[in-house]
Amino acid sequence: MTEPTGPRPTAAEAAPHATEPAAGRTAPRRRDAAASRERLLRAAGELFGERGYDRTTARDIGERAGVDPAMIARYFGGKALLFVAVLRAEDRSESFADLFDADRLAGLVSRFDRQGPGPVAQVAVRPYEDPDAYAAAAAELDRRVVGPLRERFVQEGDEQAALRAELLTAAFVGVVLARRAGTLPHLAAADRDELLPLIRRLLD
Amino acid sequence: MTEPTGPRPTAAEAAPHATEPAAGRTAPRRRDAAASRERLLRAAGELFGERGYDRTTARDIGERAGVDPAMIARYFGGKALLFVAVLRAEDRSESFADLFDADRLAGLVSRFDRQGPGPVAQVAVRPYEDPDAYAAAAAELDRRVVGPLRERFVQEGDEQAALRAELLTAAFVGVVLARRAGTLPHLAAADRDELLPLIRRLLD
DNA sequence: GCGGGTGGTCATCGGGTGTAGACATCGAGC
DNA sequence: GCTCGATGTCTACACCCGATGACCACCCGC
Repeated sequence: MTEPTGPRPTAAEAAPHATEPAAGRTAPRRRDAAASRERLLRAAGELFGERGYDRTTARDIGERAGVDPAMIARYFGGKALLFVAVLRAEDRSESFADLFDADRLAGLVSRFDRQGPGPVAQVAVRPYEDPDAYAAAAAELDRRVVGPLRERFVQEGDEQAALRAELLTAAFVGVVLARRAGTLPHLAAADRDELLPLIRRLLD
Repeated sequence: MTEPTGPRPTAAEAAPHATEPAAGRTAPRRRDAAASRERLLRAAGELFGERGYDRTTARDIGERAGVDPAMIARYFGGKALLFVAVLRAEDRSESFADLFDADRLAGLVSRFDRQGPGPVAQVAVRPYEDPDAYAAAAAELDRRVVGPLRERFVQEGDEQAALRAELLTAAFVGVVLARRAGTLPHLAAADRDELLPLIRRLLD
């Protein structure tokens, strides 16, 4: 569909995706590599979050982005490097997740309910097949979740700070993943307000 | 079920793994369907436990069992049904896992350290692609772990018995899976004696 | 003996994956 | 006008998966 309408694209064609490089730059170009990159990045972020790395195919990403999957290799060097790029892109927008801060915990659970736990959480529980993707996700997990927790324990003078931080992270990830997996029906269906106090009690 | 049932007095266990071509044919290889079934079952149990259902291939199972993977379809009706058969076979040997009983908890963690968490634990955190395998594992998880816990909470008069049971199961599964995944290094390397008190405290 | 059923091997199918590479098309600069 | 690099499209490859069925090897009962 979306007729090419001949060699002369006089009509603006109502750019179906409104890529919006904009920002005062040139007018939206019909062929815009930056926009394609961006859309691949966003679609990949969504799908990796929903299904994890392994179960997301390049074709799925391309379909959701409305971009040919071959572009993944062209722009990012392959699916694994696209994954790394997704993590780096989230890097800036994601805040640290202190599991002991009630508000942040609530926000985190809320975000997981909306967008899925994301590939970073999943990696705690199962390594990815691709070594690059695995290493990137593991580093990100440490930076975002385990690290802040460990630091808190260290400041408390806990000798087992690292172990305890990882233990709590693992438990939390288990809960969040299970909630989304749906295998445990009550956990999956529970209201967030009902669940949050239980989680807080678990982590204390 | 796996009885030899035949007049042949051969001992199934005598069958060596002598599938190596270099090893020669010194031992006349017996043709024993029951033994082949058994070895497929065992190899599948190990591999499903180590890697989960999805990441275990029929060819892997066949290779470890020293049996042609085509036998999986012949004897069990396919990989998914082999998985169900594995669960049923474990069914008899597995005891319930009351996470509040310190001894049983220790035994459970010990078994996971030895054999891997097994496909039943993994299903809590991620559905399997095959619906039959998924349903079987989910049922088994409820029967073995969630059920006993829920019952305990019900007897305590807890209104959220089902939810709490599933929450603790999810947290425990997260810890066990993470320990084996290795992404969280201290958790993976921790001594069992060091870890168990922390887990107990977490679940209380 | 020997026939036939049982057990095992193997090539192959149909489908899915990531991605490489040829080709088509656009758009900017000369 | 034109060229030519940038961008997008599409086919195809090489590899994996689970499963199938034809074919062969063995061994028991006759």
